[in-house]
Amino acid sequence: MSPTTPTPASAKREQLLDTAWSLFCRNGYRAVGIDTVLAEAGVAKMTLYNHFSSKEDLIAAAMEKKGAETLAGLDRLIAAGRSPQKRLLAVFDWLAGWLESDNFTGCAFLKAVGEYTAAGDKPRQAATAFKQAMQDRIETLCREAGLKSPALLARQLILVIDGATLHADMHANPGYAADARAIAKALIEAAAG
Amino acid sequence: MSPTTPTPASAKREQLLDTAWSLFCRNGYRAVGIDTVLAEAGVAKMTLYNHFSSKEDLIAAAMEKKGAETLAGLDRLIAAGRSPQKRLLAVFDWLAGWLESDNFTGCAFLKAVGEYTAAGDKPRQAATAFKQAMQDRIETLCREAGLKSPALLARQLILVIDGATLHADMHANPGYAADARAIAKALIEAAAG
DNA sequence: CGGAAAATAGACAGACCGGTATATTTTATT
DNA sequence: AATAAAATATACCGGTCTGTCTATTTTCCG
Repeated sequence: MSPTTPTPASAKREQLLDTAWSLFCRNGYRAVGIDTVLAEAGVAKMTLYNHFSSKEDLIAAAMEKKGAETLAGLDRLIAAGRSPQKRLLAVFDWLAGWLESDNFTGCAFLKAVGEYTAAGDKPRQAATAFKQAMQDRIETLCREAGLKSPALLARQLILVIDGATLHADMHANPGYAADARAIAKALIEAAAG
Repeated sequence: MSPTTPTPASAKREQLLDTAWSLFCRNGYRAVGIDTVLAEAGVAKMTLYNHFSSKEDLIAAAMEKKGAETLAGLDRLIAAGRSPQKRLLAVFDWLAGWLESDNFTGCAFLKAVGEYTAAGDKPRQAATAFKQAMQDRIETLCREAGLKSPALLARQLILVIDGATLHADMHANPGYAADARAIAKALIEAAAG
């Protein structure tokens, strides 16, 4: 109710999540220490451990936040599509826009899977949860478009998306988005017949 | 008493490379310390630093060795294929065999890209070199099969392969190999017409 | 056998790590 | 203005990290 408070949730907490995400995304998780995050965020150490119980907790929280934001942005782009097929292909427009963006540094969810290899690790769990949510959305789009085997197709499409993301990062070349889109079109046409 | 085998290339060195590979592959690079590798390999620290100048050097050397072995094994499988198309699809048989193997723990090359994000990092360079060699081989197979746009097709196929590898690791499910193969068949058929 | 090369053990350095404890200051609400 | 909550600075802990040094032992080979 107070007009001065912009966010009910702590602003420091959000600052922490954002800078943590960008640092981890750019340099990897284990390569970046807590102190680096704190310095860049301009936050004291005790504030961090007041909001999160551990570094892995911070990582998982950042992944959940960015995952939700990403899905929300994607949903907006999907909703703008006028036909079911257009809505499905909008995912690949979104992909291209991301890979071509200046601050693209690979997918932090995929990196989390590589660095946290135990099934119980929170970052890995957060990553698989996000990818699953993404796949579910795509499957829904496939079903709404009346395509055959929507579950299989969704698995294939997300596989293509992540493959393109990886190679775009590895070779510093956003052109893989177009390759992925071409695959998607072929698969969709085959599933439409 | 000279025992059985005096290997010309240092046996300790090979031991080091093999155990390093398996440990890094299973747990990630920064998560595994030098001492762990040394203990598991049964090798003294000075022996390591006598053969390699740093941990990253050891990693890159292990990647080069395993990369060469992998390509050699793949080449054998390809050579067994009787038609050009069969030879191309043999790559996906190889993929399925790998993803289904008991000791599958994801692709250490892809993990290296995630952990070593600077363009000058040796592990990253070793990873991109291997993936490029793989892509070149596939492109040759596409060209020998008389397919259209072999370079584009090779990019797409390797993208599919790595996407499947990633998701098979993430969800502990080798079934993505079959999905990848289905995509490959569709792309190859489209490029054959 | 004997000497050179390879490998060993083990201590050690210097830095960095995640996380805690304490005491103080800022901020926000009433 | 009073008070409670949030955030701060700073010092510190035990542990781990890569890499080095020295001195000793094992192995290879002519």
